[in-house]
Amino acid sequence: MPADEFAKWIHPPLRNAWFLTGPTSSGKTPLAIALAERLGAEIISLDSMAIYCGMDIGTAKPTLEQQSQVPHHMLDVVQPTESFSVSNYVLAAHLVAQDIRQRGKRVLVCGGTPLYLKGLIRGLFLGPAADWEFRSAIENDIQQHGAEPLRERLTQVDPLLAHKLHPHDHRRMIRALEVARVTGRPLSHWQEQFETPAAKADFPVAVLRLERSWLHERINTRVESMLSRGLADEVTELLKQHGQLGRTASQAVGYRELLEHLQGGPTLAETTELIKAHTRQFARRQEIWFRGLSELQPVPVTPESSLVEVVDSIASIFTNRPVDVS
RNA sequence: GGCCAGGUAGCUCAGUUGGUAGAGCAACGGAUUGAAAAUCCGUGUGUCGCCGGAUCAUUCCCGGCCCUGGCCA
Repeated sequence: MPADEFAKWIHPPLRNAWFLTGPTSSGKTPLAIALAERLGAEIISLDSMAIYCGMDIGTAKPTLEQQSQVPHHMLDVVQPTESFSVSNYVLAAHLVAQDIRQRGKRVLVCGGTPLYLKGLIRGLFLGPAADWEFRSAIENDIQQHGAEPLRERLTQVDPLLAHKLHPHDHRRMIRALEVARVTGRPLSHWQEQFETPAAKADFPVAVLRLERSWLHERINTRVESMLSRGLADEVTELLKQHGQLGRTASQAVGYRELLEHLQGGPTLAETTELIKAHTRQFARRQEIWFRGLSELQPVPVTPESSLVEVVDSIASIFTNRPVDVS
């Protein structure tokens, strides 16, 4: 396959930027602000849910006051009824980064959506957009005939993925069919691109590492505080405004459970515990991603660490190899 | 104080007519490239309240004790 053919489908990584990530509730936001002020950067949010307008409390979106300290981008970019995806994110983030640099500032990407992070540091396959008609047609077919025909179809167009994916992983099997149909090549072919780690020097990524039990405590108290600051009212207000939330926004932790509660589901107390548990599970999955991305550089944080101390160690990761402002 | 019910995994509980135990949730490990805070897969982590007795063998039977809840005083 000629190089220009690749260029059509593969979006390159985001160079000349700093990255700060970590599990939910690890304290990224204040650190990013301190770092941005110190290093002359603007912040690009790396968060699949903070992109939605009106979802503020439950996404722990930086407050207006915090946003006035340092310019933030990729917050409030779409309505919660609209759909959004990794590729929307990656394309938009590159444009924003370019704009920031043109104003003579540096770029600090901060947030906790690992798939988006990987898309930025290793590049992204710009495949065909989701075809929901196609997807639901296949889902109907599964309802009627089981998943075996799907598996057989996939084996024909992408034997590698058919072998690799679990037979119950319908979502990914369907996507693989979708891609093969449009690009004429198996999805596994495109994905090979992203297996090799990025160079640490070119992609300085700091990942906050907190002891699990401490992280759980922080999650539990943060969820309590979100509720007491009016998360339930926020959800009610969203419903009032939009009728119902879109496919992606409605599955955000905190929102999903409260939507069920408001529709006569579990009690508020039960809902609170569910939100805590789901947040802890999310944090665990984030950490599993981080372990798998070997270019990330861990920054240990303990209850005794001071903000300055942590900022220093992250800054040294960032400036070890000074980033060119071009 | 008396009577009744119960004490089994982190939690809620099931179970073994005696052969050292299993569900849900939680927890943990993994996968992941256009839904990703989603989705998919995997793992049982245990003095079966304590002490003694009977038994080849007890979480299960017997006795005592402790604890919890309810009722009666």
